[in-house]
Order: sequence, then C-alpha cells, then structure tokens
Amino acid sequence: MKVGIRDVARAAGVSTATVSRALGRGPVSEALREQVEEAVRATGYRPNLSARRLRSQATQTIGLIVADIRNPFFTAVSRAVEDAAFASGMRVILCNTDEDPAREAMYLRLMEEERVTGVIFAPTGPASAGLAGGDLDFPVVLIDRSGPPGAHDSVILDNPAAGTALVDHLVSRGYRRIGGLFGSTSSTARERRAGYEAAMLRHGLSPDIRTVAPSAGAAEAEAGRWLADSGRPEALVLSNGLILMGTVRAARTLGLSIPDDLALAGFDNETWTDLVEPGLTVIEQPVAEIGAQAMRLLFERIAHPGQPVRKVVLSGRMVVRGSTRARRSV
Amino acid sequence: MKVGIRDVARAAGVSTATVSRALGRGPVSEALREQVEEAVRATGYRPNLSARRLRSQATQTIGLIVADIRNPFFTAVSRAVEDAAFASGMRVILCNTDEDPAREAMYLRLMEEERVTGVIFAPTGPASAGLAGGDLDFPVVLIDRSGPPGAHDSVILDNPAAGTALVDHLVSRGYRRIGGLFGSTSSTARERRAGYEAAMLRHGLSPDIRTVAPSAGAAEAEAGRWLADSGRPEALVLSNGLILMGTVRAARTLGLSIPDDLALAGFDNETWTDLVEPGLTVIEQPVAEIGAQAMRLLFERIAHPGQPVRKVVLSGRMVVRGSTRARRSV
DNA sequence: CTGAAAGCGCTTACAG
DNA sequence: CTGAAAGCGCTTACAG
Repeated sequence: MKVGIRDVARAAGVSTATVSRALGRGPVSEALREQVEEAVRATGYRPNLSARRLRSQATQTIGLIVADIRNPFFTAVSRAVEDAAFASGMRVILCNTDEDPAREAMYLRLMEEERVTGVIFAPTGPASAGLAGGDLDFPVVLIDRSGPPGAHDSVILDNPAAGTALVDHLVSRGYRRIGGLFGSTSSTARERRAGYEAAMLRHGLSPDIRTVAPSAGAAEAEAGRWLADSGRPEALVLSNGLILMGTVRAARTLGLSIPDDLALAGFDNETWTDLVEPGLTVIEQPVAEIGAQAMRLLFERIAHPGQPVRKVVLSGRMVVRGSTRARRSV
Repeated sequence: MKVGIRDVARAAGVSTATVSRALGRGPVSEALREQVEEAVRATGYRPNLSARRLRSQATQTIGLIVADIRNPFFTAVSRAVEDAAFASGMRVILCNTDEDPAREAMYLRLMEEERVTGVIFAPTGPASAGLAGGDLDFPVVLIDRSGPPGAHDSVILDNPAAGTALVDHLVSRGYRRIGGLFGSTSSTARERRAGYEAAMLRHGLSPDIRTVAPSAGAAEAEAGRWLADSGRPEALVLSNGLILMGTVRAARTLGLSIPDDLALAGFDNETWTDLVEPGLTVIEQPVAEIGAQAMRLLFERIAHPGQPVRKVVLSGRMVVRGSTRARRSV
C-alpha cells in the first residue's frame, strides 16, 4: 500500500542510496538511473518531503508574511515571489497577519518551527516585536515597509517622493486646499505623509492630515465625516488602494462630484481605478519588481550572510486620470 | 546554538519523552510540566515540524488548490478556509494553478509528497487528470466546480438557477435580445450557461452565446468585437467577475452607455461593482459559507472515510443595481 | 559509481 | 506518571 524508498530499491534491484541519488543529483550510472526511474513509475513512489527535509536539513522553503491579502498590492507581490521561488525549486508558505501583531508573532514562530530558509515580510509596524528582538534563525527581507533601521535588507517604494509628486500634481492642476488621509499603522503611510507635508509647506500651503486604520471601511467612515463638513478640502491625497476605495465610496454617498466637488489622488493602480468615473489618478507601484527584488536580496543574503544590509528603493509611476482634472477657475 | 528536544530535557532534568508529552497532550504531572515549560523558555526551544510530522505520521496540513488567486472570489474563499483550518490547529498550503492543467498536476503531486491530510480543490476542468485517475492518497473536496460525478464531496453554487435568475430579471426589466458571455473552461461556466439557455428558451427568446477564456483581458477583447457590431444585444449576462470587468471596459471603450445602450448582469459581488456607475447587478456568492462548508465536508470525510459522497449546493443572492434599470420603452 | 550504516529530531508503544 | 529504546523515511559521509 504505502510505498517507500525501500520498495523502489527492491523493485529496481539497487540500494536505497542509489534510489536517492538517482532522484537527486548524486552520481549514478545511466543504466541504474533508468532502472530506478522505471521502478518509481511501477510503484507510484512519491518521496516523503518531511523525511527529506529532516534528513537533509534543507527545507527549500521561504515564508511570505503579508499584512493583508485582501489588498491587491500584496496579492500581486505574492505572485511575483512565488514565480521566482518555484523557478528556484523552492516552495513558499503564505501567511496573512491582517495587520494584527499577535498573528504576526505567531507566524514568525511558525516560520522558526518550519525551519524556513528565509522570510519575506511586510511587518505591521516598524517596531514589530519579531524584528526588534533580532533573534530570528533565518534571514528576513522586508517589503513595502521599513523595520528597525539597518537591521534587515528591504525593498520599498520611494514613498516620500511619491507623496510629494501627488501634491505637486494637484497644485499644478490648480488645487490649493489639499487634505491627506493616511494609514495609521505602517511606516509606508508615515513616509507618504511626510512627502505630502513637505510638499505642502514648500508650496506655502497648510497640511491638513487625518489618519485612519488601513481598510476601506474605516476610510469610508472617516472620509464621510470629513467631507460632510462645509469647510472640506478641494482635493484629497489617499495613502493606499483600500483608503482610496473607501473615500470614493464616501464621496458617492455624499453626492460629491469628482473632481468638481472633490479631486482625488491615491496609490495603487488596481484594476478598478480606471473603471470608476472619471478615472482615478494614482501612483502605480512596480509590484512584480518588488517581489522579484525581494527574492533576489533573500538569495544573495543566504549566499553571503555577512554582507552589509541593503535597501532597494523603487520609484512609483504616476497614472493621471480624470479625478485630478484641472480645477475650474473661480 | 541549535537547540533540540534533548537540550530541553537536560535543562528540565527529565527525559525527552516527558518534554514531548508536556508540549503535546500526553499525561504529565503538573510539576514536571512547569519544569519543562520553564526549560523551553530558557532555551528558546522551537520544535522541528518536519521531525514531528515524520514521526507522528500526521501532517496536520490541508492543501488548497485554486484556479486563479487574482480572482477575488478565490481570495475570499481562501480566507474562510484558512480561518477554519487554524481554528482546528491545521495549516494550509495555498496553490494557484492559473487554470493550467500542467500546474494543477504538479500541485497534486506536491500534495502527495507533503502527505497532506486532505485537499480542497477547484479543478481546471471536470476531466481534470488528477481527479480522473482517482488514485489520490488523500480525501478531496471540490469547490466552485464539479469533477467526475459522484467521485468527490463538493460545495458549489446552484449555477443553473443563478443563470436563469439573471435572465428572468433582465426579461422582467424589458430586455429581449440578451446575450451571454461565458468562461470556456469550467463546469461552473457551463452550468450557468445552461441556466441562461433554458430561461431564454422558456421566454421564447433566442440564446446568443459566446465563450471566452476566464480572464478580464480575454473578455474585453471578445466583448469589444461583439459590441462593435450594430446588431449587438441589448443586454449581456457575464459568467464571472473577471469577465464582467472586461466587458465593462469594452463598453467604455466603445462609448456605450450602461444600461441605455447595454444592460449588464454578472456574477460576484466584488468591492468595485457598486463603484462603477451606474452600479452593476450581480449574483453574490456566499464565499465564506463555501469555504466553511468545504472544511466541514473535509473533516467529516476524514472522520468517516466510508460514508457516501456528498454535494452541498448553495444559493446565490441577486444584488440589483443600475446596470439593469428598466429598459426605456421604444 | 555503489552499498551498508548511521542519524536527522522528534513521538510512541512498551515496561515499570 | 515516567523513562529507555525503537523507529518514522529519507540522505550522506564513509568505504570499497
């Protein structure tokens, strides 16, 4: 019934060592290799990966811990990571923390128990307990968000520049009273806010900032309160795709016309952003590149554990659509 | 450096057997249990899951094989499955076939090598090679799509009824020339098409059917050709969320007004379907329920291997929006 | 190139 | 309740 390597060895008339070598990359004569392959077919043998990992002390596994798999940004990055991993013969364990530090800690412990080769990680906060301790048994590459400075390799967007670019764009289109709605948890949101703030001040404008949990529901509620006020901004900068979606929904509910009553500029070029009239202006992140670079940094770290910590900063690309059309002169 | 169960045993002054029991559910005196827990803390011990799985012959792992993780339907189902799995102390391996039978076969083989406890599976086609063979070493529960009749437990939507409901709704709103754009690969699309077809004939109308690969890009191209024709339908039924999105995009490109030039009714109540003006009428699938029921069937199958094959059929819920507003009388 | 033997880190009958 | 010992299914020095 259950067929193990001994059954294959018997069927092929060789030792289990030879079967193991024939299936791996050990030196085996062509004749014996064929005998083994034939025996594998005949018996329907499937190697037991738990045994293989235990014995070889190589799990060939990388962990991917993301903050919110409902966010298409992370879905897209995951695909890039998985493609790169499979190309290198590694499997990936995908974990979703839901921005919950407790789940994050649990998954990091799980990664230890799985004896993963390395982890790609978007931490809930820069002071993530798992990272602060610094006693992880595997190399970590951070994506999207920063951790303790200089502690881990990372791949992030040039967030301050992106925040600044959105403000500059809105100003060039004639908007002055520009508010910003930013996520409250991540370093990413903080950096985008800093870019927004610096640009506003440079233009001689007053920053007008609110923060919110990074979900569409929370953003809709907060934006609803904000926009109901008669002194509402002429334009809003939103720090990610979920917050952008919530804000659009709030504007709809209030019957605000975009961009005449309210201009919008956000992040993440998700598939729906061009379908919502009049099209939403966004900073597109190079999601595939982020995933691919993270895998590259991880493999290089595994190969050269001692090399200096590296930080890859990628630029976003602004996609201009109707939601930031030039403001009608007053 | 590397701490194993022997180190913990030594630190606690007990045998490795006692450590193992204290960490699991074996019978251990309260005093020794505390000594062990203290030693675990002191040493920073993390059990090696590969060793545990090999020895106990219980992987506590279920595989989840979906056809397209970019499709929010599968993302949502995944979350429900993972929640249920973690609540039962199991981990889940998520695999994405991209509707590719070769990748599907590869993942099924991987599941064998992982010695998973069971698999929840949305097959690329009803004649999926992996299912047809029937020689899998683990129980399988199908979701969203059917396999060989009577071979596996399954949880699916009442697709014929849903297809029929959309036609009935459109007819009640005054539409007569109703086309249908359906996915070409899945049993689900076929069943929805059958429901569409039956309803059309019952209303004395001529079915007008096209099929397409189940992606937004393919749907946009096909709908673009179809709708450019002067004899285009007054309304379209779309067989899933991706095809609906592609069709909306094609209508936009052609400058068609929804629903005046073209009414749309589709599947999957995704977050963007109410944001696209004038709102899209869809059949919402009970995604959380699908995931939860699949886990339930899987656990019951594991507990009672011999019991008859079961099929859970869930009903969709129609969400009516502006895209099917009553047709202006001619 | 090939095989006999040891051992990866656990869990679990088996005795006591 | 507790411990000594066997063994899960592989891979890999070690000899030949």
